Amino acid sequence: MKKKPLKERILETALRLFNEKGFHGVSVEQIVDTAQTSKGGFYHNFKSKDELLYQIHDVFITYAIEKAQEAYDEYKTPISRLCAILHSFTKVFDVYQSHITVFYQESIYLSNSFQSAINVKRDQYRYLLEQVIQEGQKLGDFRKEVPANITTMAIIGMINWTYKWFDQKGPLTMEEIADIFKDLILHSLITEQGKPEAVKLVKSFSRNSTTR
Amino acid sequence: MKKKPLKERILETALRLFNEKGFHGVSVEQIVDTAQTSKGGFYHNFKSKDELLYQIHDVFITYAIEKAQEAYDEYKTPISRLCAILHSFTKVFDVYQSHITVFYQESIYLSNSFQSAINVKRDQYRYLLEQVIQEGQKLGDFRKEVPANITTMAIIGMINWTYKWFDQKGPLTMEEIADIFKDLILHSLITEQGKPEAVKLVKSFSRNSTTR
DNA sequence: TATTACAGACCGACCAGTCGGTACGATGAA
DNA sequence: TTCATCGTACCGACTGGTCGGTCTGTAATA
Repeated sequence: MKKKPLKERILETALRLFNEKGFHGVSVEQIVDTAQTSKGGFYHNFKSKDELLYQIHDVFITYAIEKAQEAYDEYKTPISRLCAILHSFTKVFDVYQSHITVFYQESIYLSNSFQSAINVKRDQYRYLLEQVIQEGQKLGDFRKEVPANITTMAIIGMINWTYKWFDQKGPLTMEEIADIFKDLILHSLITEQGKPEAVKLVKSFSRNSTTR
Repeated sequence: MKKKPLKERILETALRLFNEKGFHGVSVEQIVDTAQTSKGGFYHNFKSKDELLYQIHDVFITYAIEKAQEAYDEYKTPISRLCAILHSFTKVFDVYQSHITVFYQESIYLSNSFQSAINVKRDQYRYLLEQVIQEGQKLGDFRKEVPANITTMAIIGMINWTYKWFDQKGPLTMEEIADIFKDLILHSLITEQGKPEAVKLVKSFSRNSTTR
């Protein structure tokens, strides 16, 4: 049993506790008690409670960017890229739901230097999505009436908010929810020109959405 | 000067500080110093720091529900109601941006009894929006392919997330952003049957969205 | 005189972080 | 092979300081 290195054990324990009670709702003592170690063990592995919080942030956002970038690289059209990025998020979500909660809930408590390191990556993620939207608009697959930056934030909001309500034991999987999001987002953006491709990627397009 | 009752002064000060540094980033001492009063003054007006947090929550969510309900009552069709609710949120947002930030950031730190009181009202808000979507689907103005409850959460996410990025001094007002959201949401939901009414409410529908 | 509204010294609990110490495997000289 | 040495990983009592909340006192008002 108990073969995992201590650092990993502390990270996992802290993550679980932060997720349940928030960063300030959990003391270092609680963490070390739960992880069956000691203050010494903790501070041997982390410079501070703050650094621990940072590491939780970083592992998630790094992974999220990586997956989104993979999705972007794998496909070549804006429509398919958009779908792939939305899909990639479901994978990230399945693995990192607790991280995400902590990420969006506790990031204000990161010290300044950590904060800005995280912000750089956060912007990177947003930028990638915004690029896809802009490319789609340029090609005429997406409507030009809506500004790309606001649309991007609308999509990010829709996705990110799931951490507040998604229930692993609920009736829908994250993947099914993402499919619905794809449906909504594509319908909100697509032009007549883009429809043929959208039909292939989202089921409800095949039932022609212009008739009820 | 300084004619406001102390309780109000404390509320406003605390709100501002919570907004900047988070509930746990601000001590009661800091609050009373900034509000130019004392611990005595504070605990004369509030039973605990916790109750103060609750009051900030309650004043916002109560107002938000009221405005959404008004919007609902004032209009009679799902499409116009949806637009009105989205519009109502901008007003709430202008007045209560700080409250909203605190609301979504710190609600986990409310004690259980306060927590559930707030949850009741939060559900009320969601339910109202979900009703509108369902009615729209029943009447054939909104597409039936997307489940009403998930669509509701998508919209709520889109709206609520604005508290993370909206900048009062930015290039767009909250009202302009809401107009874009209306555009996106209506395009994602509307059926051919609903279009004539949507045209009246959102500009970009008049440039027929089926041609580019 | 009684009550309300506030002041501010004070208290006990708790908390992040420190520090002197230990357990133990690796290394290397005899 | 044996034993001294050293470095790493970890332990847990302790500290300095902060925090939410209390309590006694007082000035103003009614």
